[in-house]
Amino acid sequence: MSFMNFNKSTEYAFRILGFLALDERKIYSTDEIYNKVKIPYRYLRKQLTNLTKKGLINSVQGKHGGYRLTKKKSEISLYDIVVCMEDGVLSNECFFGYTDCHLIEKCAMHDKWEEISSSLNNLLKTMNLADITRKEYPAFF
Amino acid sequence: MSFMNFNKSTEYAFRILGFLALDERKIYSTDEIYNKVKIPYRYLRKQLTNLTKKGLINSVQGKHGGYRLTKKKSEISLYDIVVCMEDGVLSNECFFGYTDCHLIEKCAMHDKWEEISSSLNNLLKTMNLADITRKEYPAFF
DNA sequence: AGAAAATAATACCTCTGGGTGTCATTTATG
DNA sequence: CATAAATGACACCCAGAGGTATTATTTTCT
Repeated sequence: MSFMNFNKSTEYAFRILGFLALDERKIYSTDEIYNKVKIPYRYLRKQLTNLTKKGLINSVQGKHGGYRLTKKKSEISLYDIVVCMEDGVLSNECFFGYTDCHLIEKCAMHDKWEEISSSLNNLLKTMNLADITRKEYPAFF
Repeated sequence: MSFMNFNKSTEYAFRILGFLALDERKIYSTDEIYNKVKIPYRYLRKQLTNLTKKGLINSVQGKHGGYRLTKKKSEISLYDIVVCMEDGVLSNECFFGYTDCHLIEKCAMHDKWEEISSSLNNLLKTMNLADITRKEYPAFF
Protein backbone atom coordinates (compact mmCIF):
# COMPACT_ATOMS: atom_id res chain seq x y z
CA MET A 1 0.00 0.00 0.00
CA SER A 2 1.52 3.25 -1.07
CA PHE A 3 0.82 6.88 -1.79
CA MET A 4 3.60 7.10 -4.29
CA ASN A 5 2.91 6.47 -7.92
CA PHE A 6 3.78 7.78 -11.31
CA ASN A 7 1.48 8.70 -14.13
CA LYS A 8 0.05 5.80 -16.03
CA SER A 9 1.99 6.85 -19.08
CA THR A 10 5.23 6.74 -17.12
CA GLU A 11 4.44 3.29 -15.80
CA TYR A 12 3.58 2.25 -19.32
CA ALA A 13 6.90 3.64 -20.50
CA PHE A 14 8.69 1.49 -17.93
CA ARG A 15 6.90 -1.57 -19.20
CA ILE A 16 7.37 -0.85 -22.86
CA LEU A 17 11.02 0.11 -22.62
CA GLY A 18 11.69 -2.77 -20.25
CA PHE A 19 10.22 -5.11 -22.79
CA LEU A 20 12.21 -3.66 -25.66
CA ALA A 21 15.32 -4.02 -23.52
CA LEU A 22 14.98 -7.81 -23.61
CA ASP A 23 16.59 -7.63 -27.02
CA GLU A 24 17.89 -4.20 -27.73
CA ARG A 25 18.72 -5.02 -31.35
CA LYS A 26 15.41 -6.48 -32.35
CA ILE A 27 12.61 -4.48 -33.87
CA TYR A 28 9.39 -5.25 -32.08
CA SER A 29 6.04 -4.61 -33.69
CA THR A 30 3.15 -3.12 -31.74
CA ASP A 31 1.43 -6.49 -31.70
CA GLU A 32 4.42 -8.24 -30.17
CA ILE A 33 4.62 -5.58 -27.49
CA TYR A 34 0.90 -5.63 -26.94
CA ASN A 35 0.84 -9.31 -26.16
CA LYS A 36 3.26 -8.93 -23.28
CA VAL A 37 2.76 -5.51 -21.84
CA LYS A 38 -0.77 -5.06 -20.58
CA ILE A 39 -1.75 -1.74 -22.06
CA PRO A 40 -4.92 -0.91 -24.00
CA TYR A 41 -4.08 -1.42 -27.65
CA ARG A 42 -4.95 2.01 -29.02
CA TYR A 43 -3.30 3.75 -26.16
CA LEU A 44 -0.22 1.64 -26.60
CA ARG A 45 -0.06 2.78 -30.21
CA LYS A 46 -0.28 6.36 -29.10
CA GLN A 47 2.35 5.91 -26.43
CA LEU A 48 4.73 4.28 -28.87
CA THR A 49 4.64 7.25 -31.18
CA ASN A 50 4.99 9.51 -28.14
CA LEU A 51 8.07 7.66 -27.00
CA THR A 52 9.41 7.97 -30.52
CA LYS A 53 8.89 11.72 -30.57
CA LYS A 54 10.51 12.01 -27.17
CA GLY A 55 13.51 10.18 -28.53
CA LEU A 56 13.47 7.19 -26.21
CA ILE A 57 12.80 4.75 -29.03
CA ASN A 58 13.27 4.65 -32.76
CA SER A 59 10.47 3.65 -35.04
CA VAL A 60 10.76 1.80 -38.30
CA GLN A 61 7.85 2.35 -40.62
CA GLY A 62 6.36 0.12 -43.25
CA LYS A 63 6.04 -3.60 -43.39
CA HIS A 64 8.22 -5.35 -40.85
CA GLY A 65 8.43 -2.08 -39.01
CA GLY A 66 8.33 -1.56 -35.30
CA TYR A 67 10.29 -0.10 -32.44
CA ARG A 68 13.66 -0.37 -30.78
CA LEU A 69 15.54 1.46 -28.05
CA THR A 70 17.56 4.45 -29.21
CA LYS A 71 20.40 3.69 -26.77
CA LYS A 72 21.87 0.66 -25.14
CA LYS A 73 19.70 -0.54 -22.32
CA SER A 74 22.44 0.07 -19.79
CA GLU A 75 22.50 3.71 -20.80
CA ILE A 76 18.86 4.45 -20.11
CA SER A 77 18.16 5.03 -16.44
CA LEU A 78 14.72 5.02 -14.91
CA TYR A 79 15.42 8.59 -13.99
CA ASP A 80 15.84 9.49 -17.65
CA ILE A 81 12.50 7.91 -18.36
CA VAL A 82 10.68 9.65 -15.57
CA VAL A 83 12.13 13.04 -16.40
CA CYS A 84 11.20 12.52 -20.01
CA MET A 85 7.65 11.46 -19.26
CA GLU A 86 6.71 13.66 -16.35
CA ASP A 87 8.03 16.93 -17.73
CA GLY A 88 5.17 19.00 -16.40
CA VAL A 89 4.75 17.01 -13.23
CA LEU A 90 8.28 17.42 -11.98
CA SER A 91 7.73 19.92 -9.21
CA ASN A 92 9.67 22.27 -7.03
CA GLU A 93 6.92 22.21 -4.49
CA CYS A 94 7.56 21.48 -0.86
CA PHE A 95 5.58 19.10 1.27
CA PHE A 96 2.77 21.60 1.73
CA GLY A 97 2.66 22.47 -1.93
CA TYR A 98 4.35 25.85 -1.60
CA THR A 99 6.72 26.73 -4.38
CA ASP A 100 8.87 29.18 -2.47
CA CYS A 101 9.58 26.99 0.55
CA HIS A 102 13.33 27.15 0.08
CA LEU A 103 13.30 30.91 0.08
CA ILE A 104 11.99 31.23 3.59
CA GLU A 105 13.09 29.23 6.55
CA LYS A 106 12.74 25.50 6.51
CA CYS A 107 9.46 24.10 7.66
CA ALA A 108 9.15 21.10 9.95
CA MET A 109 8.89 18.66 7.07
CA HIS A 110 11.58 20.09 4.87
CA ASP A 111 14.58 17.90 5.68
CA LYS A 112 12.73 14.63 6.08
CA TRP A 113 10.78 15.14 2.92
CA GLU A 114 13.98 16.05 1.13
CA GLU A 115 15.64 12.91 2.41
CA ILE A 116 12.97 10.58 1.14
CA SER A 117 12.54 12.27 -2.17
CA SER A 118 16.26 12.30 -2.78
CA SER A 119 16.56 8.62 -1.96
CA LEU A 120 13.87 8.06 -4.56
CA ASN A 121 15.83 10.14 -7.03
CA ASN A 122 18.93 8.13 -6.30
CA LEU A 123 17.15 4.87 -6.84
CA LEU A 124 15.87 6.06 -10.17
CA LYS A 125 19.28 7.29 -11.22
CA THR A 126 20.94 4.07 -10.17
CA MET A 127 18.62 1.68 -11.91
CA ASN A 128 18.66 1.34 -15.66
CA LEU A 129 16.86 -0.83 -18.18
CA ALA A 130 19.55 -3.47 -18.00
CA ASP A 131 19.05 -3.75 -14.26
CA ILE A 132 15.34 -4.33 -14.38
CA THR A 133 15.60 -7.03 -17.02
CA ARG A 134 18.23 -9.12 -15.27
CA LYS A 135 17.52 -12.81 -15.44
CA GLU A 136 17.32 -13.24 -11.68
CA TYR A 137 14.08 -11.39 -11.83
CA PRO A 138 10.93 -12.63 -13.44
CA ALA A 139 9.77 -10.74 -16.46
CA PHE A 140 7.50 -8.10 -15.06
CA PHE A 141 4.95 -8.49 -17.77
CA MET B 1 13.04 18.93 -7.36
CA SER B 2 10.83 15.95 -6.76
CA PHE B 3 8.45 13.52 -8.37
CA MET B 4 6.55 12.99 -5.19
CA ASN B 5 3.56 15.07 -4.39
CA PHE B 6 0.10 14.75 -2.97
CA ASN B 7 -3.15 16.02 -4.37
CA LYS B 8 -3.73 19.71 -4.00
CA SER B 9 -6.60 19.00 -1.65
CA THR B 10 -4.32 16.94 0.59
CA GLU B 11 -1.73 19.68 0.66
CA TYR B 12 -4.49 22.13 1.44
CA ALA B 13 -5.65 19.89 4.26
CA PHE B 14 -2.15 19.95 5.72
CA ARG B 15 -2.15 23.72 5.64
CA ILE B 16 -5.63 24.16 7.02
CA LEU B 17 -5.29 21.62 9.81
CA GLY B 18 -1.81 22.87 10.59
CA PHE B 19 -3.20 26.34 10.98
CA LEU B 20 -6.09 25.23 13.17
CA ALA B 21 -3.55 23.37 15.30
CA LEU B 22 -1.99 26.66 16.36
CA ASP B 23 -4.81 26.96 18.86
CA GLU B 24 -6.79 23.79 19.03
CA ARG B 25 -9.47 25.32 21.24
CA LYS B 26 -10.19 28.37 19.18
CA ILE B 27 -12.86 28.52 16.54
CA TYR B 28 -11.44 30.01 13.39
CA SER B 29 -13.67 31.57 10.77
CA THR B 30 -13.08 30.99 7.08
CA ASP B 31 -11.77 34.52 6.73
CA GLU B 32 -9.18 34.07 9.44
CA ILE B 33 -8.00 30.89 7.81
CA TYR B 34 -8.05 32.44 4.38
CA ASN B 35 -5.70 35.22 5.35
CA LYS B 36 -2.97 32.82 6.38
CA VAL B 37 -3.34 29.75 4.26
CA LYS B 38 -2.95 30.56 0.60
CA ILE B 39 -5.91 28.78 -0.94
CA PRO B 40 -8.48 30.24 -3.35
CA TYR B 41 -11.32 31.52 -1.22
CA ARG B 42 -14.23 29.60 -2.74
CA TYR B 43 -12.26 26.41 -2.85
CA LEU B 44 -11.20 26.88 0.73
CA ARG B 45 -14.86 27.10 1.70
CA LYS B 46 -15.54 23.88 -0.12
CA GLN B 47 -12.59 22.13 1.45
CA LEU B 48 -13.63 23.22 4.90
CA THR B 49 -17.02 21.60 4.58
CA ASN B 50 -15.32 18.55 3.08
CA LEU B 51 -13.00 18.28 6.04
CA THR B 52 -16.03 18.61 8.27
CA LYS B 53 -17.85 15.79 6.53
CA LYS B 54 -14.75 13.66 6.72
CA GLY B 55 -14.66 14.26 10.44
CA LEU B 56 -11.28 15.94 10.68
CA ILE B 57 -12.74 19.20 11.87
CA ASN B 58 -15.91 20.34 13.57
CA SER B 59 -17.89 23.22 12.23
CA VAL B 60 -19.89 25.70 14.23
CA GLN B 61 -22.63 27.37 12.28
CA GLY B 62 -24.15 30.79 12.61
CA LYS B 63 -22.66 34.05 13.66
CA HIS B 64 -19.31 33.62 15.34
CA GLY B 65 -19.11 30.21 13.79
CA GLY B 66 -16.10 28.57 12.25
CA TYR B 67 -13.95 25.49 12.50
CA ARG B 68 -11.85 23.61 14.99
CA LEU B 69 -10.00 20.32 15.09
CA THR B 70 -12.04 17.34 16.23
CA LYS B 71 -9.12 15.84 18.16
CA LYS B 72 -6.08 17.10 19.99
CA LYS B 73 -3.39 18.11 17.54
CA SER B 74 -1.02 15.49 18.90
CA GLU B 75 -3.56 12.83 18.02
CA ILE B 76 -3.84 13.63 14.33
CA SER B 77 -0.97 12.22 12.29
CA LEU B 78 -0.16 13.28 8.79
CA TYR B 79 -0.87 9.71 7.85
CA ASP B 80 -4.42 10.04 9.13
CA ILE B 81 -4.84 13.10 6.99
CA VAL B 82 -3.45 11.54 3.86
CA VAL B 83 -5.50 8.38 4.24
CA CYS B 84 -8.59 10.46 4.78
CA MET B 85 -7.98 12.71 1.79
CA GLU B 86 -6.55 10.31 -0.75
CA ASP B 87 -9.07 7.51 -0.26
CA GLY B 88 -9.23 6.65 -3.92
CA VAL B 89 -5.61 7.36 -4.65
CA LEU B 90 -4.16 4.99 -2.08
CA SER B 91 -2.92 2.25 -4.34
CA ASN B 92 -1.77 -1.33 -4.17
CA GLU B 93 0.07 -0.92 -7.39
CA CYS B 94 3.70 -1.85 -7.78
CA PHE B 95 6.35 0.26 -9.40
CA PHE B 96 5.18 -0.70 -12.87
CA GLY B 97 1.56 -0.09 -12.05
CA TYR B 98 0.56 -3.73 -11.87
CA THR B 99 -1.93 -4.57 -9.17
CA ASP B 100 -1.03 -8.22 -8.76
CA CYS B 101 2.70 -7.78 -8.37
CA HIS B 102 2.82 -9.44 -4.96
CA LEU B 103 1.12 -12.55 -6.29
CA ILE B 104 3.84 -13.41 -8.71
CA GLU B 105 7.53 -13.28 -8.00
CA LYS B 106 9.14 -10.05 -7.01
CA CYS B 107 10.26 -7.81 -9.80
CA ALA B 108 13.59 -6.00 -9.80
CA MET B 109 12.13 -2.89 -8.23
CA HIS B 110 9.97 -4.52 -5.63
CA ASP B 111 12.13 -4.34 -2.52
CA LYS B 112 13.66 -0.97 -3.15
CA TRP B 113 10.37 0.58 -4.00
CA GLU B 114 8.85 -0.98 -0.92
CA GLU B 115 11.64 0.41 1.21
CA ILE B 116 11.19 3.97 0.06
CA SER B 117 7.45 3.92 0.18
CA SER B 118 7.45 2.43 3.65
CA SER B 119 9.86 5.04 4.91
CA LEU B 120 7.44 7.60 3.59
CA ASN B 121 4.62 5.87 5.40
CA ASN B 122 6.64 5.86 8.58
CA LEU B 123 7.37 9.53 8.31
CA LEU B 124 3.70 10.28 7.88
CA LYS B 125 2.75 8.08 10.79
CA THR B 126 5.37 9.60 13.03
CA MET B 127 4.58 13.23 12.38
CA ASN B 128 1.45 14.78 13.77
CA LEU B 129 -0.05 18.23 13.78
CA ALA B 130 1.70 19.11 16.99
CA ASP B 131 5.04 18.28 15.41
CA ILE B 132 4.64 20.48 12.41
CA THR B 133 3.58 23.49 14.45
CA ARG B 134 6.46 23.39 16.90
CA LYS B 135 7.87 26.83 17.64
CA GLU B 136 11.36 25.98 16.38
CA TYR B 137 9.89 25.98 12.93
CA PRO B 138 8.54 29.01 11.15
CA ALA B 139 4.86 29.01 10.47
CA PHE B 140 4.55 27.36 7.11
CA PHE B 141 1.97 29.79 5.88
C1' DA C 1 -38.61 39.78 15.37
C1' DG C 2 -35.20 40.93 12.20
C1' DA C 3 -30.64 41.96 10.52
C1' DA C 4 -26.00 40.37 10.31
C1' DA C 5 -22.52 36.95 10.18
C1' DA C 6 -21.29 32.83 9.72
C1' DT C 7 -21.49 27.82 7.36
C1' DA C 8 -24.14 24.26 3.99
C1' DA C 9 -25.76 22.84 -0.36
C1' DT C 10 -25.75 22.66 -5.00
C1' DA C 11 -24.70 23.43 -9.53
C1' DC C 12 -21.63 24.64 -12.84
C1' DC C 13 -17.13 25.51 -15.43
C1' DT C 14 -12.52 24.20 -17.29
C1' DC C 15 -8.51 21.57 -18.11
C1' DT C 16 -5.91 17.40 -18.35
C1' DG C 17 -4.87 12.39 -18.31
C1' DG C 18 -6.23 8.32 -20.05
C1' DG C 19 -8.47 6.09 -23.66
C1' DT C 20 -10.78 5.23 -28.44
C1' DG C 21 -11.65 5.53 -33.57
C1' DT C 22 -10.55 6.65 -38.27
C1' DC C 23 -7.90 7.73 -41.95
C1' DA C 24 -3.21 8.66 -44.02
C1' DT C 25 1.45 7.33 -44.91
C1' DT C 26 5.42 4.35 -45.37
C1' DT C 27 7.76 0.14 -46.89
C1' DA C 28 8.57 -4.87 -48.11
C1' DT C 29 7.38 -8.27 -51.16
C1' DG C 30 4.89 -11.36 -54.56
C1' DC D 1 2.85 -2.10 -59.32
C1' DA D 2 -0.44 -3.50 -56.21
C1' DT D 3 -1.31 -5.19 -51.86
C1' DA D 4 -0.46 -6.12 -47.17
C1' DA D 5 1.54 -4.86 -42.97
C1' DA D 6 3.27 -1.86 -40.36
C1' DT D 7 3.51 3.21 -38.06
C1' DG D 8 1.78 8.40 -38.05
C1' DA D 9 -1.64 11.96 -37.53
C1' DC D 10 -5.83 13.63 -36.01
C1' DA D 11 -9.92 14.21 -33.78
C1' DC D 12 -12.80 12.97 -30.42
C1' DC D 13 -14.71 11.20 -25.73
C1' DC D 14 -15.03 10.74 -20.64
C1' DA D 15 -14.19 11.26 -15.78
C1' DG D 16 -12.18 13.55 -12.12
C1' DA D 17 -9.52 17.41 -9.90
C1' DG D 18 -9.46 22.00 -9.07
C1' DG D 19 -11.96 26.07 -8.95
C1' DT D 20 -16.16 29.43 -9.11
C1' DA D 21 -20.90 31.27 -8.25
C1' DT D 22 -25.34 31.42 -6.13
C1' DT D 23 -28.69 30.44 -3.02
C1' DA D 24 -30.08 28.23 1.46
C1' DT D 25 -29.67 27.59 6.35
C1' DT D 26 -28.13 28.36 11.03
C1' DT D 27 -27.10 31.24 14.96
C1' DT D 28 -26.11 35.56 17.54
C1' DC D 29 -27.12 40.04 18.79
C1' DT D 30 -29.85 44.24 19.19
